[in-house]
Formats: sequence, structure tokens, C-alpha cells
Amino acid sequence: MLVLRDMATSSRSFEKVQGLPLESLPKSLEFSEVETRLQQAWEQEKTYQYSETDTRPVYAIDTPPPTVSGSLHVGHIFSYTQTDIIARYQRMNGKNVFYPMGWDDNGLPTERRVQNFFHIRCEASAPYEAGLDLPPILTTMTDKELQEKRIPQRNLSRKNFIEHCHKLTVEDEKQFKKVWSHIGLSVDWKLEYATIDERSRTIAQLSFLDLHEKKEMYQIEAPTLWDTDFQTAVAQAELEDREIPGAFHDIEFQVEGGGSFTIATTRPELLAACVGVTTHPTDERYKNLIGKFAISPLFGVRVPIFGSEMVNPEKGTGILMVCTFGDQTDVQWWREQKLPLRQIIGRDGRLMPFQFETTQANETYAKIVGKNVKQAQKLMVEILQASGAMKTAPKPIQHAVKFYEKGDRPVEILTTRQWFVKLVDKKEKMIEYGSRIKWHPEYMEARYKNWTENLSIDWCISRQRFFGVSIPVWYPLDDQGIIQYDRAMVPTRKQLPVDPMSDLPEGYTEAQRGKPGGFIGESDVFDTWFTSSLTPQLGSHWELNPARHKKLFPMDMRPQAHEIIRTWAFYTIAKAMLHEQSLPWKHIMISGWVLDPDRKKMSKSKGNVVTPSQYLDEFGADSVRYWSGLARTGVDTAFDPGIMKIGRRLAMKIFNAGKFVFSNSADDGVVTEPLDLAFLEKLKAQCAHAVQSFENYEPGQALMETEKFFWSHFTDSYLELVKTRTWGEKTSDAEKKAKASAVHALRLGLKTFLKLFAPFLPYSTEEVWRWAFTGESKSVHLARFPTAQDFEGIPAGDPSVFDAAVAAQTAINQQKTLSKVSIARAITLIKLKAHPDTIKALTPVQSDVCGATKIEKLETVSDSTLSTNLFLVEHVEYGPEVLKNMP
RNA sequence: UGGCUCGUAGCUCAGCUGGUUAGAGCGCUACCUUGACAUGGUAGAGGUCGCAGAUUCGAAUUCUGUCGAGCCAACCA
Repeated sequence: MLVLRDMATSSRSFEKVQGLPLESLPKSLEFSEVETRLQQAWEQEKTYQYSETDTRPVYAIDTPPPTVSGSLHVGHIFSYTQTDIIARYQRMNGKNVFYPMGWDDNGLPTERRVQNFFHIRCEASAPYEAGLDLPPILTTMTDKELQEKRIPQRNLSRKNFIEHCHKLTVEDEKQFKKVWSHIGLSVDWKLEYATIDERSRTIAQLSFLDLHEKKEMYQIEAPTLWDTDFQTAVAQAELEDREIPGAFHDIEFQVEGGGSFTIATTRPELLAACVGVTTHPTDERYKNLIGKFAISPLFGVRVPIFGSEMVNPEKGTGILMVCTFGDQTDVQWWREQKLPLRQIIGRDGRLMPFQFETTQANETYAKIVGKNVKQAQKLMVEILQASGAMKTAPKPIQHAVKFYEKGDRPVEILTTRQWFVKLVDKKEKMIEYGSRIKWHPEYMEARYKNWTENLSIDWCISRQRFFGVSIPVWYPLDDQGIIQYDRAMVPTRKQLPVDPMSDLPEGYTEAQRGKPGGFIGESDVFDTWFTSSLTPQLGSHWELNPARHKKLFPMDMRPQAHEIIRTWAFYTIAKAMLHEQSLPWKHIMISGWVLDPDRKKMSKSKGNVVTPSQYLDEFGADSVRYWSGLARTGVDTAFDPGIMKIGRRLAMKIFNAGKFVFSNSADDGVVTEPLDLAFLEKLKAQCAHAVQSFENYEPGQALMETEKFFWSHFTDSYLELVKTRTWGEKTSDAEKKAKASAVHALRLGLKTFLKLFAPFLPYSTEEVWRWAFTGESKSVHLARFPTAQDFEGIPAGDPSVFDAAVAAQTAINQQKTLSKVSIARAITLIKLKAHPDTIKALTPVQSDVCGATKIEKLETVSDSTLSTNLFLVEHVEYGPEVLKNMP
């Protein structure tokens, strides 16, 4: 902080400065060298350290823990840089910034990657092999080679499998950290965590215990969304629609007591699971059937025919079969009509054995049992056609089907036992909580609201996977060895974290595990969102460190992408509400996506994903950050190396302007000259704009305005206009004074620009800062973001003299360009015509203009019909050597 | 079908609460080595602001309708 003397009475005096000889400064900005050197400096100096003890206000950021599977792509760089820009601004704004980095390393993406990487699979029954340490196989062999050579996968025990998950994620995290450091994230690496580490597991299980005590959680055996590849339950929020080809199949049903009708279905393989038939109650074609019973073909099952408003008479044949379960509506009909359950699809997506009432049915079913859905469908069509129940060929259609977002086959609905968090009954409260958070941009709240309003299923949090946080529950076994699900036993808080598969519930011994009268541990793990929804609490050490929690929670800002508003933002708000009736954060800043140059979303399957490292190497981190920082909050941005090029140009310009400013010496003195004062006045206003943009969570606006100001007012205008005053040694007192005014204004200007640009271009600004400004603070990143305070004690300037000087400079340059002469050529006489006000404004800065444009004699002509800030060249005379070259 | 965004120069985008002649950068053209910078500088060409109405003294900006693009959700038998 600057210590300012009695400002009210005296203007601010600057100390004498010794210019740095140009030869002593680097010739050019070598990004990779600067980046490496400054990264080390920041680490050594602990520049970005969060302080647990100091009393400055905290600014806590709920950093998204990236999924650690594979490599970062340019979208990560884009959004994380935007967060870092805010973090750096807040740090310079005097906040004690809490900016952690977590790794989301548990869950399916990791499991899948580990399976491929080591060519292994988790097999619950496999015995544990202590010390097993397999080499990575994918680095030596491709997938195709593995298949060709028929190298079998190794089946590992759960414990061995998890060990290998840890092994790989640790390596991946190192790679990620390298890229994050390169891009210049001002993360405090002491706050690093992983969603699978011990503290995270403890806090996730604490969350479970709390919700369990509050009875906000229940366990039920019911139809749930199921992915047959991963063989786990999934949540509504993890579904996505995909358009795939399908076909309507017309199947004839008989009516009990005579008659028949034809239903249309896209899933004939579920005929065996048909438990009802429904049609619209007003449909003239079928309404007389309502109340009767139908007999399903081939399987001869007697099912009720009922009316339902949900049936669309336009669709298919207007009458349809209800199965357990083809889709979500089937579940609804099944519940409302209290239909029986005929579950035929198994957890692996194959048709399970099922006992039918008739021999014929059992014989038919025998042909499809054990087949997967696709095979069964094909066979069923053949059988139906042969039997005559299906007279027409399937009619192909294109339809949207629900998929688990990470899965390859449509989800099925299976009756399984799962744990749920009650959310459907809290929709209104969730919307109200959401409205109390400041969304940036504001309209993103609509997405949250929209999703919450449409939520129809409670949050299924149990997953039948391995690499995750265990659900901390044991179940007693009765004398027959039957699991007593309704008597679930939870651990004490002190026991956490627990793995119910190896740890014991209180009062039991290991010998009782799996024995009648004993107990059994829950083998399911949490949905990864169950842990991820606690990232603010993971950072604040909720329940483990109350003082820390109080200081950090609710956090100030959650940065995240818009496609996970329905999951991450939604669940995080839910958790904070359920646990503490609190908001998780005050602000949420939504970043857009990076689209490929054709404005298509980047995705691995399309093969249009851009990896960042080549661009970091080619343009430098600051240039890539410039591209990220320029984007408007929440708006999708096309990947464009052209913008990075411009960023690099800006970084170099700052570097070169710094060289110019620092090369000038000056005596001690005050800023007195009208041009200097006018420039600083304008700069002061620019600082206020920048602050406003940052406070609005629109840093891109600050960058755009600052850049424009820097380029047009500073380097193109002001720097040129003061050159004659700063060049060389001055002899007279007046000249020395005028020089000092310029040099000190230049230095204050440069210092201000470095601070304004520091959040965006941390490397180039820091590099220049360290040449001569370390007296104020060691790092520009710990300096105060500029405000009017930086200009205290400097007399107010008149901006109009600056505008007049620039206008005159432009008119003269234009004249020289039109005459096709060098800007450096001397003008012996020039007559400029302008509005009298403009001429008046030019007077105090006329000598600066003449110096910069090499004018020996300047005459002005008044013309009040002209608009202000416009000069017209009436007459110009160049020196004789110039005239020679004229056309 | 509903909700939300977007549509401005060849390209990427600014344009806040309506107010002179609609801006910037890239690209393009011409010129200039000037003592921080040729990874530079000076200038030039280029737009009836998707379309149609309405409000207003005045609309790129507000309202209505419409067309197009994207996203989210509903429907998906």
C-alpha cells in the first residue's frame, strides 16, 4: 500500500527514478522461459497462499474438481481460466482468496479408464492378492492388438481393483497439475484434495448419516433406471435422449369373450412382460373394450384393458400394451392400476428365466431366454410372424430413447433395491433457494428452475460399482440368514470413514459376517454426485473443523458449466439446504462451451477435440488466457487461435511499452503538464469501469475496454505525444520539470495497466512488474487492484485536451499518409482548421503535438461550423528532402 | 409442445438503462524501417444491425409477430 502524505494540501510528489538501460532488459518476451521462471517464483514466494489466520475478508471459490480420466481439453482451459481471472481480481481486491483444486477421481469414468489401462476387471469373488502391481498395458499394446492376441482380462478383487484405480489417478493428477500450473491458475496447491481421499469419504458419509437421521433418505425396492452395461442404477439427471432407429410392430391381441385388436409397440420383446392394455377413454374404436380382459398372443396372459388420458389416439394404433417396464409411463400405469410385476429383463440386459402359466408360453419363452434385448426382439418378430399374431412388417421410425449419458445401450427400468434422497417433495423450496443465489449470467437461473420444476423422481444415490465412497450401512441377518433391510445399521461418527465390506458394525465380530443371526455389509457405493455435491463442505471441512467451516461456508462463488446445472449445481444446493438450511454459495458463474471452429460442440466421439498443450507452447499461456478471458460469461465460444495471436500481440506490446517506460530517468517531481494530467484522468475513469465489470462477473468487458484504452490512448497516443519531453538529457529547469511530469505519469500509467491486465495476463505483467515495481509489492498479483486511490494527490486533468491532442495527431498522420511520406518527416508549416473550442483545448498540449509529429510551425484557423475534435489540414509544407520523393 | 439464448462488416465479436455520422480486432488494400516494439506503425475500403409491424421527436437498442440457429426440458406405447 502506498503511504500518501497530507493529500488535501499538497500534490503527490514522486521520487527520482533511474532509468534502466535498454541493453539491460530482455530483447524479446520468451514465453516458455518466463513461464517456467515465474511459476517457480510464485511457488517459492507462496504468492497464492490462503491464510487460515489473517483477518482480511475471505473470498472462497468452490472450484469444480475435474474428472481425472485421460487428458484435459481446451474447454477445461477456457472455463478454469475464467475462474482464475476472478480469483486474481479478488486477491488484488484485498481478499483472502480460498482457491482449492480437487480431483474427482472416483466413479465410472475412472473405472472404465482403469479397466482399459491395465486390461483388468473387478470381480467381487476374486481373492485379494497383496502387493499386486500390474504394469500399464495400453502404453505397450493397442486395443486391437489385445483382441487379436486374445490376451484375457485379469479379474481382480475389489481391493486390488481400487488400488489400481488409485495408482492411475495419482499419475493423471500430476499431469493435470502441470497443465493447470502452466496456464497460470492461482490455486493454492496446499488445498488440494480428491473426492476419494479419506476426508472426502468421511464428509460424504457424514452427509449420509445426517440425512438418514433427518429421515430425508429412504431405501426401497422399486422400478429404477438401470444401465445394463455398467450394471448399476442411475439417476434421472444422468439421462440423455438420443435419436435412434426403431420400428413399430403391430401385434394382434384377443379379447376375452371374443373379438380382437391390434396394438403397436417398439418393443415386441417385452410381450412376455405385458401386464395390461390401455387406450384413450374417449376413443370410439376401443372404448367398448375398457373393463374387459385381453389375452396376450403366444404367452396367453390375461391382462386388464383400462382407459387412460395419457394415451395419444394419434400414435400407433391408439391402443397399447403396458409392460414391466418399457418406459416411465409403464411404471405410472403399473402403480395406478396395481398391476402385477413380470420382470423379464435381468441386470445384465438379458432375458431372465421366467415361469409362465402354460406350457406353450414356456416353450416360446425358452427360445428367447438368455438373449439380449436386441437378439430377443429379432427372434420375437420371427415367432410372432410365424404365429400369425403379427401380419405386417415392422414400420421403421426414428425415435428418441433415454440413455445413461455415459452408456452405450438404452437404459432399462428394473426393480431393484436402492437408496434415495427425498427431493421431489422439496421442489418449491429448492426453487426459492436458487432464486437467492446470484446467477451470472442471470438467465441461467431459468435452467435451474426449469429442471427443478420438472423433477419427477427422487435422487437415487446408490450405485452398484466399486471405485467410489461406500454407503455406510450394515444389515442384520435373521435366523434364516435373510437380510433385514428395514433394520439398517449405521456407524457412529467416530468410526468414519468406513467400508462396510471390511469394517464392522458396533457389537458384531468379523465371524458373524454373512452368518444367520449376524450381519452383512452394504456393497453399493454412492453416486459420485453424492460426494461432488459437497465440494463446499469438502473445502470447509464441515463437521470436522467448525471454525474453518464458519469462515468459508457459504462460499462466495461456484464456477461451473451450464450442462451440469441440473446435477452439480442442483445437488449442491439440495445438500446445503438439507444439512444446514443454507445456500452453498452467494454467486454462481456459468461458463460457456468451447465449440469447434464450425460451431459444433467438441466431443471425443466426433474427434474434434482440441488439446491445449500445443497452443500453450505455440502462443504462450497469456495468449491462451486472453482468448478465454475475452469471452462473455456463459456464452459458448468457437475455438479460435486467431484470438490467441492477438493475445500474444498484446502481451508483447505490454512488454515493449514497459521497456520504453523504464528506460527513462527523471528527477523527483510532480505531474504538472496538462497532457499528463489529462491522460491520468482518463485512466482513472477506466479503472472504475474495470472494477465495475469485475463486480458484475463480466471480466471480459474489463479486458476489452482496458485493451482498447491501452492500445489507442497509451501506446499509440500518449507514448508518442510525450516522447520529445522524455528524450535525452534536459538542461533547463522547465524542461527537467516537464520531463519529470511525463516520466512519472508514464510510470504510474504503466503500473496501473500492469495491475489492470494482471488477472488476465499474469506472466507478462509480472515480468515487467519485477523490473522496477517490486517496491510496492513483490508481485503484481499481490498489488491492490487500481482505483481512484492510486491517483490520489494528483490534480484533476482536463480530458478534452487529451482528445484534442489525439485528434490533431490523427489529422497530421492522415495528411502524411495521403502524401505518402514517412510519419517521421518534418513539417515546416501546417495550417489546421477546427472548431474554436477544439483549438482552445489544443493550446495547452500544442507543443507535445508538434514534437510528436515533427512540426516546426503550426497555425490554426477557427471555424465554428466544424464539429469538435476534428482538425482539417488547410495547408502543409514539408522539408525539401521530402518534397523530392513526392509524386 | 414449452422454457432460455443468439441472429450487427468476409470472419470473431462489442454496442450497458433508446439520443450526433453503428464500433473494435482479424482478414483485405495502400503507404511508412520512426531512437519500446516489423511479433511494429499510419491510413483506406467494407454494414439498409435476420424479416415485418408497433411505440416514440428519435429504435441495432423497447414491444408484438415471424423466420433461422443452438441449448434445456416434455413427448418418446
